[in-house]
Amino acid sequence: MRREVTLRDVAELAGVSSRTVSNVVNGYANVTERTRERVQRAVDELGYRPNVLARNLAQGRSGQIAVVIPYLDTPYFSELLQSVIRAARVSGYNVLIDQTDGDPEHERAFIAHGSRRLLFDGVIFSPLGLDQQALTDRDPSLPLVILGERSSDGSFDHVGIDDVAASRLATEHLIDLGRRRIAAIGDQPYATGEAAQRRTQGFREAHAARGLTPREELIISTPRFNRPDGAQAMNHLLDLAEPPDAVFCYSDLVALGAIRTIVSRGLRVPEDIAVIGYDDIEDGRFSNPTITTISPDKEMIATTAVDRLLLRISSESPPPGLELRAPFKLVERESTTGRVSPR
Amino acid sequence: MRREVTLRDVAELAGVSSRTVSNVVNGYANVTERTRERVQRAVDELGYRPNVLARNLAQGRSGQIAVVIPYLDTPYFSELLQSVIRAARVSGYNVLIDQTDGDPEHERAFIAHGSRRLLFDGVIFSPLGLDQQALTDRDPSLPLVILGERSSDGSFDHVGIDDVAASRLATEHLIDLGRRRIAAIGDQPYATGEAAQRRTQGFREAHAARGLTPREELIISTPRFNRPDGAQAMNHLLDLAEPPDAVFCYSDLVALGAIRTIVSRGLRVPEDIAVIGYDDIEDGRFSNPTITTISPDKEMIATTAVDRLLLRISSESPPPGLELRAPFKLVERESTTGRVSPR
DNA sequence: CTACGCTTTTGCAGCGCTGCAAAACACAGC
DNA sequence: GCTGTGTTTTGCAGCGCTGCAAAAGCGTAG
Repeated sequence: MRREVTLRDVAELAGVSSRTVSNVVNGYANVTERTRERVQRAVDELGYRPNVLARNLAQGRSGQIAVVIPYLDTPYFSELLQSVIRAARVSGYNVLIDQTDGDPEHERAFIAHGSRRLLFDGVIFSPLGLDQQALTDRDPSLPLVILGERSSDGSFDHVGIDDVAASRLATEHLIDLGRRRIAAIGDQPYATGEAAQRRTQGFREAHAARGLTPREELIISTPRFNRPDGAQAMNHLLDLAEPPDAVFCYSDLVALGAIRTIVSRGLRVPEDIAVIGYDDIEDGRFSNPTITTISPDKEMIATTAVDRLLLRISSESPPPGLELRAPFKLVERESTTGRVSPR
Repeated sequence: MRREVTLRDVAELAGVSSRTVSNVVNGYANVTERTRERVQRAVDELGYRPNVLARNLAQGRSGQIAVVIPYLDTPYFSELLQSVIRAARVSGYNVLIDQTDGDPEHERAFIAHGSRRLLFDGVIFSPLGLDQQALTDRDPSLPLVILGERSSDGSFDHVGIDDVAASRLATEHLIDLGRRRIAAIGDQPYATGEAAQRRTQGFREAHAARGLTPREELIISTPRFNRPDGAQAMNHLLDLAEPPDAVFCYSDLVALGAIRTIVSRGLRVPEDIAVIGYDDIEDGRFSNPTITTISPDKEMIATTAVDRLLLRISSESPPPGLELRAPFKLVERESTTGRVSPR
């Protein structure tokens, strides 16, 4: 592989200093039109391309941000990631993906002191099993924005929707349809399950607001929020003496799994059991039945996260950690309100 | 932000040269146990972490590979990507994602001369609208492995399954179920649609092998392979005077869209229309009905692609471009063979 | 003609690491 | 004690770029 063209080569050809070439290439001010043209010609002639590695080293920054998510093949994350990548690209940043597979150790290692620091200028993190300790121990110089899970302690930003309010809205929707034995699938009653617990809280609040009491045996916890978990939990619910007549699922995937179970056991959605999901992934818009769901504004979450992170990266003194709320709405589809007559 | 600890700092504390520290850190041979220990202690004490940027520059490589895919939120790609990331990590490589949104211009720019070269040591590319010209024009020094689409011209590797054989298998399955008016959704009869055309070819071969003739009006082309495309194409098919009794969809997403249309128009799958998909994404294992599909060995595709790319990166003289075939199989589910009785 | 302020260009050091080749050391054999 | 061989350690240059501060150029005013 032949040597690459360097700044110096261009400088020589153009008869200026390499520093001037650098100025031209980076579009800095205070370069006369004459020089700029001459340099540009030399650049074109030699086919010069800046060496990103060298620039990174000299500037002490990498122009990359890392996005850490549990599972890449979870539609919610891949949809979100897609928007993050677009938003980052607009500002000239590349995105490095890291999958943790939900492994708390891996998550901890990532934000702990150092890690592969310098490979990225900041991190957007969607943790699953991260406890408060890990956040406290983290490298404080690493700009950080957290998605979804935990609330901010002031040293980083947190972007998400109001899980309690959203869950309450979802549950109220089921209640208002006349359902009274409402199950919830996805609780995680342990330290790392904060997000799940907030949804359970909303579930309870909705009951309280309507003067009802949730049945504890209908609140099912699951290790993850995926299809198999939903399917399994639903099987359990259907085996109860008194099965539910509605289910609030903590993700659309869980809802898809649950619906699969319901249908395969010969029952109908929503006639026998109404199902509501969470996330509004594309799957739910084309499934049979389509899924009523809580739809967070993903585009907004992504761009907000990227904007805040880039702000953090470029700030001298770290800005205060904000708690940022993205809007959400309830989207009614067939899994609760029934099928519209075939056209 | 305080200055980071450097090799030199460690060297000073340990009373050795910085080069020796480097040797220890990188685990090079020929360091006495005594020195190694002493250096290690200094490293620990100062909390030294190598500066990846500097290492990259000195070595002239970045330790990153880029994966270029059309859409990140397409389950097939995100599932594949997940495996790619895992495989790359095993060899100490990071993965940089680039979404092209299927934009041929973007795709071309990526492999064309230079681009953000040096930011990655090689590329795994899943092109959509790339023509032969773009491949010919590309930077020949960039190690490249292509997935799915195009066949190799000898200067890069190509990994994929045998699309013709797989499509033929899928179609024969439908024929053998007694279906005679079989539609195909996903043809792309233009330069950049090679992969689609190979599937159409398999579709035709299957008919020929059984002494049948495919009906041309049942071969529908679609711009992409997603749910809306499938739904729309199916609407068109159902509006025909003689609708099909089976559909071969060029992706599971297309199948999901098609099934959605069929069901919402009051017909049954597979009783009225049997549907077969392609890719074996998780959605199809939990949809209603579950989807019969061609299941490529994604794990194998991913690891093969990564292995070949790393080989290419580390080779002095470029290895010959191989045509690598991953295995696939037909997975029969409800969308063709019907529902098993509810348990 | 000189002095001054502003714009443009330059030179140099250095980001932190590794490649290379030479230097230092250790040990065995004569 | 000296030489030769192999192992361990070192020194230096340099990867290609940018930050910084100084130098050069240029136009205007005194």
